[in-house]
Amino acid sequence: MASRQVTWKDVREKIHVEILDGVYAPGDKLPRDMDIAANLNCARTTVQRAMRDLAERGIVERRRKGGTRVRADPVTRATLDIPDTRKEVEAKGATYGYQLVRKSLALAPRSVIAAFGLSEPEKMLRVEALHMADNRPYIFEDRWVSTNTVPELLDIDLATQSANEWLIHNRPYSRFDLRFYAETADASMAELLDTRLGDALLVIERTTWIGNAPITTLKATTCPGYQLRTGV
Amino acid sequence: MASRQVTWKDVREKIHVEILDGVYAPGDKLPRDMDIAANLNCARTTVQRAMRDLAERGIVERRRKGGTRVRADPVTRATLDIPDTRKEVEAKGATYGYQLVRKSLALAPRSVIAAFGLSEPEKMLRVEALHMADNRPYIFEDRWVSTNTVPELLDIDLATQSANEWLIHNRPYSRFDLRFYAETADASMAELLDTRLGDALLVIERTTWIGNAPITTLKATTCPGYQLRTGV
DNA sequence: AATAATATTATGTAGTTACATATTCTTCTG
DNA sequence: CAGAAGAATATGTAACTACATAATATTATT
Repeated sequence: MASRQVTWKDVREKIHVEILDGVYAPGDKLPRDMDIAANLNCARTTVQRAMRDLAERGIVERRRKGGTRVRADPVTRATLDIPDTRKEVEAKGATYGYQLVRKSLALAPRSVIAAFGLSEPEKMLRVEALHMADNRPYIFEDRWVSTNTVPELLDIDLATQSANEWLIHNRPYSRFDLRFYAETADASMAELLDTRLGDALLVIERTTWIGNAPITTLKATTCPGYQLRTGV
Repeated sequence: MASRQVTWKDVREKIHVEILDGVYAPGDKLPRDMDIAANLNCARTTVQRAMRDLAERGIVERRRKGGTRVRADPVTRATLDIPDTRKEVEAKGATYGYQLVRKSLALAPRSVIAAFGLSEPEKMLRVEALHMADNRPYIFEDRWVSTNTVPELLDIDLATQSANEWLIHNRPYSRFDLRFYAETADASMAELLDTRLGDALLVIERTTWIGNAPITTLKATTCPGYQLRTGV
């Protein structure tokens, strides 16, 4: 006797295996939570918890009254953690270095205005800086900061502290947006990253807002060989 | 009167704002769920739900008995959906095309064995294929499939159906692993993707398992200009 | 004072009940 | 038969209770 209680992970596993085994094919409707609960001899809340997890993973879709069904178009849903660059470098056991390349105040180009979803062009702070690992260039960032949202940053000495670190600690964002693509190193990037002209570089673009107010948008050009990974 | 009940999203929002406002700084300990619940006049389960969400987003960390604290090293945690290539192309309003380039049976190279975490080299099925959008090359995939785990694939006509689609419908995976990086187009890739030698291309590598059994590992080289995006 | 055993405690989870909400399904109406 | 109004229903959420679990803190032991 004394078989342990059915946990929501047990339920999730059971349903997942049934989906993997083809008991329920993509698009198929699953039984109601209540029926599954009765079947597995547990509470509906337990099934609900399991189902929510499967839904969050993109394995099933749930709709009120409509019931639960296996996603017709299975997606690979991955969680990606992009750490602070300093932390990332230090986690590799390297020494982190930071260098301000340029700082200017100018009318933001249309691409920046578009990334923020603004309609009117406006003056913003542009910060170009280099992150280094063991004195070798690691990531070059070209950043635009909304001076309307973050006027204080104008008074910060960005030669000492990276704009990113200041922002993280003083103006955390509530919403963001990410884009990844590959780009060829032009002459100036090759020089900055100490690499060869024409090298393929992974670029990470990130835009952040606090509420609806734009904070910053940045284009991080990584050094050759840089890889982005996801566990799980 | 009749102020609606406090929902877990209300609680999450409130705590999140307090963190954003610096009421709780990175590393700081938050009150116990029970105290927050008493404070906001709701049940502990409601606070628990809110806290779990914040923890899943990488904003706070929770430990039994240790309590809840704001993550010391804030990360940008993003969810990335990588759709089936056919679906992706069709979602753009283009016509999907598929073309088998080569199929062979060979001893998998060390990189593949390593990706799977295997110790012994083994013979696997290699499938090279091209995905097209409106008759233009879109993604080239170089795939290795474990014939131990998926012997049936040997009998499938891969000129008609892509290995990916067959696998998705017949051998769903339970675990996977993703890597992104940039690569320069060499002569053969330039020809396959109908682009120029030296172009920077975004590469997506994916390895999948069912339980601990390796299914497939693939290197998807995307056409120039390809972008990977995440909402929220 | 170091180590092991024990108590304490904050979060995690399951059950139950009750009601909210978003759809879908049905029925009524023109 | 089309469209609107209303009923039915599966999932979503909240409260409350009870207990499980994993750390941490305390006490006992050598």
